[in-house]
Amino acid sequence: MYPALKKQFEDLIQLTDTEFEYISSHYQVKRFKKHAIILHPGEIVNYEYFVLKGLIKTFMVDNEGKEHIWQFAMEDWWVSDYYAFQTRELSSFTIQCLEDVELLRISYTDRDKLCREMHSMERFSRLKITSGFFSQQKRIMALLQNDAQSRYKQLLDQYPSLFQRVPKALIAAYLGVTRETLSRLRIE
Amino acid sequence: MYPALKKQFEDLIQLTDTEFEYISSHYQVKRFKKHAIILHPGEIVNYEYFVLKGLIKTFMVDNEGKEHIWQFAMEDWWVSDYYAFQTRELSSFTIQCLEDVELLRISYTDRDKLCREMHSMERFSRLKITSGFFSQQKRIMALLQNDAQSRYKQLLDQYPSLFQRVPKALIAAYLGVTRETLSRLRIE
DNA sequence: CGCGCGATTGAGTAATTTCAAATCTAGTGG
DNA sequence: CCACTAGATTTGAAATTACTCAATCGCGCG
Repeated sequence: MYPALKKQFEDLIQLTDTEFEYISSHYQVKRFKKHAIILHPGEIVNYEYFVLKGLIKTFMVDNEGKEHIWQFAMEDWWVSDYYAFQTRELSSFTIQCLEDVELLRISYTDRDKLCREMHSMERFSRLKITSGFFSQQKRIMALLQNDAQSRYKQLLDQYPSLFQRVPKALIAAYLGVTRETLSRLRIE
Repeated sequence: MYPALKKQFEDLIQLTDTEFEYISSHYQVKRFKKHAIILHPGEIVNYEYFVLKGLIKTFMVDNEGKEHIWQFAMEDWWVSDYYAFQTRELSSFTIQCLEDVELLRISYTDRDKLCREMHSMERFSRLKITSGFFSQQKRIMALLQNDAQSRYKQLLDQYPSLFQRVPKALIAAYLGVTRETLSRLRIE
């Protein structure tokens, strides 16, 4: 069951079939339509999500009304407002579907329980968040040292499929430039 | 021994005295003079460091020769080039002392061993890297949605002591602006 | 065919950078 | 104690870059 989920675990830790069965029994499938909002700002974040199919954006709207993309997530990506999820505070992000989406979700309680019960789940969580840490490190260094042009190229060749699936305005909101600036980049 | 280190662990997990003794036996004290370089780019990163005393910067020099600060670390902070440390690749950062420094360090091998042996060490590592993840998240959102002025204020009131201890040019290199721009911010 | 959304283009404005010079400050040696 | 120097900070002015706001273009879908 859930081979994509199984692969996630197997790539980082070793699990017996029984152990995986036990873990995966805490996940449930959810489906959402394009445009549906999975998480609203100001809510308690009860779930962490794993994308089986489709595409999602996590974003925040600043006090001038501008949208800033925190993360895109497609197949095999994990999504949540992790800060709010972990601290039990209210979410500051919106999570919304850019396509029809099929997800697995696990509740905070179950996840916490699994981490306490199983060293290997704790380890899996550590390694996953560590790789998230690294992507963010990379993104920060890119924001500090590269101009919009090379951040665009970098994103483009790391995730070429994103550009078939996501409007350019959202790419701009991810890179931290306006859509107009992004549009002018390619020519110059 | 090492009460500051003990507090790090006790804040996140529960340990018996014996367990803490065992963990702490893997750390050793190192001292460096102001200006000393603890890690050079291109080296294997063998250690994770915990700052007992002093102040450190972790930075990268881009291909135009500009310095970008990844992290400052003072008392009770953890430092390493975590990506290189974890993946065993060569470091891309320089770690250098801004003051005389006293550190605890643990080797990659020992740390890995402790995480495998002790669920609680694995958990500690997960929680620590998670909070690092959150700081980075905050920093990215600040880079995306705030101008230099408010990033400066934000840093200033989160770490006021930094401004007594660090030259402004380095603060600028952390915030992603030139020293001249930073200098002009306060007046306007 | 025409509506509507996304993408592009243009022109003026604002913010940041660059390069150069001036000012300030802390530490050193006389 | 003072003068001096190196490093840090500030200031000025021009150039660059990105932004805003408005208008136009292009294309898929009903």
